[in-house]
Amino acid sequence: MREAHKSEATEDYVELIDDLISVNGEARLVDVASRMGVTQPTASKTLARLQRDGYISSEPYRSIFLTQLGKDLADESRQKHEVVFEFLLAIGVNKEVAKRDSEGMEHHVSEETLKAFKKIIRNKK
Amino acid sequence: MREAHKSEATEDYVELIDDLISVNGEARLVDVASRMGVTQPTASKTLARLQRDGYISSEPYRSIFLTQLGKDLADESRQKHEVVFEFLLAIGVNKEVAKRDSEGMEHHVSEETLKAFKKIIRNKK
DNA sequence: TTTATAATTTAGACAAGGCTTAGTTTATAC
DNA sequence: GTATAAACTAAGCCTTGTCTAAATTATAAA
Repeated sequence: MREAHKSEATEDYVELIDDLISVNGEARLVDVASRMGVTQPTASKTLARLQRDGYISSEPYRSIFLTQLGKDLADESRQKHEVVFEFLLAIGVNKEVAKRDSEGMEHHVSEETLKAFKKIIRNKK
Repeated sequence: MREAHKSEATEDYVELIDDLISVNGEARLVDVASRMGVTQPTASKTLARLQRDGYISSEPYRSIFLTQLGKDLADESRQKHEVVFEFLLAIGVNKEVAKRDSEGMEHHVSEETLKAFKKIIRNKK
C-alpha cells in the first residue's frame, strides 16, 4: 500500500502559498493565480482541491492558510527546489535557466539523487 | 506564437514505441500498455491522440509505426534521456534510481542544462 | 476449419487542470 | 456613505489521462 500521489500542482501551490505568506504576510487568490500563470477561477478550483485534501484552509473571500500537512509539504518542496537550483548553479547553468529547470526537476529527484546534488554543491563552494 | 506543447506522455510514448520497434521488430498496443503501466484502453486512447497529432500511424488491430515527426521526437527524447541517465550514474547515483529519476527529469532539462550534464559525463570518464 | 484465446476497440465514467462568462462580495475612493 | 473597482465564486465547457465492462477482430490450436 503506497501513499496517495501528491501531484506536482499540489507541491507547486503549497510552496507558492508558503512563499507568499513569508513575503507578503498573507496569500491571496489573485497572487496565487498570477504567480502560477493561470486564471483566478482555475486557481480557485485548485485551491478547493487542496482544501479538500487537507493542505490549506480558508474562508470564502479570505486569504489562504497552510495546514500543518501543507506546511510540511511546502517545506519539503522548497528544500528540494533549493537544492536542485543551487546544484544547477554549481555546475554552471545560467541563473534564469536554473530557475526554470529546477521548477520542473524538483518533482522528479529522489532522495538519493538529492544527496548526490548536495555533495556537488559542497565541493564547488 | 509558440509551438504547441508536447506533453510528457507524447515523448514517453514515441520513445517507447521506437524502442519496441528496435527490440521486437514491431510495436504492439499490448506491449505499449504494459510498459507504460496503464490498461490497454488507456494506451489505445493515448495512441489515438498521437495519431491525430501526427506522431504515429497505424491501422485498426495492427501494429504501430512512427511518422517522421514521431521518429524525430523519439530520437530527441531518447538522447535527452540517455544524457540524464548517464549523468546521474556519473555523479554516483545508483543504476535503478538513475533509471527512475531520469525518466521524470528528461522532460524538464533545457539544452543548457543538458550541455552542463554532458561536460560532467566527459570529465568523469 | 471451427473454436478458443489473445489483442484491440468501443462505450461510458470520472478526476485534474485548464478556460470563459457572468454574478457576488469586499475593499477603496470620493 | 455610496459608487466603483478589485477580488472572488459559480457555472459550464474542454482536453488529457485514467479506469472497467463489453464487443469485436485476429491468431493459434485442435
